[in-house]
Amino acid sequence: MARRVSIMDIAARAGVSHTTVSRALRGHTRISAVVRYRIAALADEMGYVPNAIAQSLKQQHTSTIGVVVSDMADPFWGEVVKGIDDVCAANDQSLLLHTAAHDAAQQLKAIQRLQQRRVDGIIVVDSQLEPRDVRQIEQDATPTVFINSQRTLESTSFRSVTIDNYAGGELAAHHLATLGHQTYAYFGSHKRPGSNLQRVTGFIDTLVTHGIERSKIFRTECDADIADIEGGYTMAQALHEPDVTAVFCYNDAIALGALAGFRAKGIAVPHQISIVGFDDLAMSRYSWPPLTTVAQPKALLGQTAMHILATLIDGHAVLDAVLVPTLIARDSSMSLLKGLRT
Amino acid sequence: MARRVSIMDIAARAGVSHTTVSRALRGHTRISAVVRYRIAALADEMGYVPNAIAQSLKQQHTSTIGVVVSDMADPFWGEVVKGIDDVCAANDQSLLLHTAAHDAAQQLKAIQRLQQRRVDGIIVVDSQLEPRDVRQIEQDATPTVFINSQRTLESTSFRSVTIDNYAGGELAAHHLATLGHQTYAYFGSHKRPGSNLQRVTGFIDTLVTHGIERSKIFRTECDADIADIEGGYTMAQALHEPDVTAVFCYNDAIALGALAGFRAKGIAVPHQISIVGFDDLAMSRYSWPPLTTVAQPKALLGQTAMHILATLIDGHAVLDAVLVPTLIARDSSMSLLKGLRT
DNA sequence: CTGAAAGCGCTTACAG
DNA sequence: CTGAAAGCGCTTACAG
Repeated sequence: MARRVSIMDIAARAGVSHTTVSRALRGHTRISAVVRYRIAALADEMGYVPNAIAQSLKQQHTSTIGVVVSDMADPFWGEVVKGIDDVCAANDQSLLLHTAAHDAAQQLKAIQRLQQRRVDGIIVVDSQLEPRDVRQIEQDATPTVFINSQRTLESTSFRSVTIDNYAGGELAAHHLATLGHQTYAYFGSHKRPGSNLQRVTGFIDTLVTHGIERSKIFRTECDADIADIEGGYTMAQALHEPDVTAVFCYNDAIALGALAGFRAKGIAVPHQISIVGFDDLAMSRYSWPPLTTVAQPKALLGQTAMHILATLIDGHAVLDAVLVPTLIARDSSMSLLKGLRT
Repeated sequence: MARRVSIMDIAARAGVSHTTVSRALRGHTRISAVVRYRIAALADEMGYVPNAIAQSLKQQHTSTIGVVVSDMADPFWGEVVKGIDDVCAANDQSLLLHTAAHDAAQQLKAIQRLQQRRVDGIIVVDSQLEPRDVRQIEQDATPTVFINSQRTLESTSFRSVTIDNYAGGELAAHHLATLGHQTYAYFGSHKRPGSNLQRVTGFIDTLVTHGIERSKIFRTECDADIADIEGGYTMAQALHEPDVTAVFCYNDAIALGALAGFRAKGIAVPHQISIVGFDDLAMSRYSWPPLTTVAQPKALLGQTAMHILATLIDGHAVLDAVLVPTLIARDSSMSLLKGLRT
């Protein structure tokens, strides 16, 4: 932040007070057209770049939204952040991004950082925060909303937007059970305990409803410290239940890895095993075979969070939002009943 | 930015001046241990959150790095930004992210925004800025570095870090020519004219060196307004040269799309057509078949940019950096000479 | 239509 | 070891 031209410099050159310069530049109504024009020209000529820091300090808002995200390179969160960014751009807001792995301590620190920077609002994604942590960050009054939090919020001032994970599990189970499968596996993730549990619970409950016995459902979760896609590969390799003909994966990354893992074992998808993912990544329709998946409205998740955040910032009450997933049947799942593809 | 507790409030409660509070909180050396402790306790109890905006205004730096990126959800740029973020985190810096499609006007606007916000430095990725634009943003002295710019920079104060695209094209050509292919296609991108041209030029030049005639090299670029993966799919579908047995794609996204496109046409990769991508996305080793590709050191690209930026911020001279790509042979390419896989 | 003054919340010489 | 004062670059009542 080197010495730059300020409103004072312009004022000196123009022979007016800096007050007048400020007003001219902001398009204040009652100011003579001539001086407004002169000042604009001068500002341009002198290469004036308004200092948003000073403006923020005075105006008590920064026009920036803070977001804490688990992984910058995650394609799922990339789409969500894109949804957030779209509305930021439309509102002339900036995005202050902080990374925090799947870990409450890091997330807490990132949030505090954002609070210090006086962002107008915060969106935290994939939160692992405990009620105690939430109470702590709640002391500072900056409005915040959680997307797909791994814990229930127990907060009066904060809001959340969540995909209905349980319903997603139901969708997957219903799809597969209808196809006639009898023995199942679930490939889960230890990184997100909350949504993992909801998805697998919805899945199992629904399977049971369809008359499948619990002993016919094999469940595994991959280590928290490896990438999802690799985890999927590994879990596919490690699956030793010969009767399993259908697997539901926590997300598409795991499913894509599983596709590769099964192929490496010489197991044909979908002919020997059907696979269903979750998320509907851009990639997933181009995999081989194209992936059947439970789609999340990713951009909408981000936009909805921004919408809720905006009303929180305006000081109004809002409700939490729950978005509904939808099943997209592609070629990685097929019927065993008639030996036909779906 | 509601009314919060300030250093003044703490001072009042502690019965000292706000000067003392400031010093105590920042760990100033010459301050009695008792008052330091008392003030720390008070700050904690009162829920004091330091105002980074005020600090920035006074200290003339913001400890934030601005980055302008073409697409938040792009897996390649995600990895690069991750590299940037890693070093930001290590330096206690924040990341201010602005999106700007592949378009000079938007990028210019984003950069100006960042300058107003007084970030300590700017990294712009995939820049399309013309020399005239660069001259304009150069008036403001905030240090900036470009990663994989689409145009040569012609700037004295700004720096760039770039992958050697021409060398990447050479690598691909050499790999494929050595495998014995005689007729080629290139699937390019209109979105990045600079790197596209360099890659295809390196590719063709090297093929010629290997004795391939130019008339045996078919070149296409997909529309600028569709996603890469879809573009790859489309170009594969549209390829009507029956003799082509090897295609080099501008990037992995296009290659992955091409994989799907060829499969849809009933063309087997690699047995009928070999494919080579560029980037080495996390995905690419899990595709079917796993993708042969020219790898870019993505995190290193980001880290190097940060390193150069830091020395620019310190006011020292630095040179541009050119990073070198490397060929990763996987299963999407094979030899036609002996009918064997590579 | 314009200016002088106060103030946003800090930090940091300058004195003591 | 501590305080009074100035100042970072703006905006905005309050007067005129």
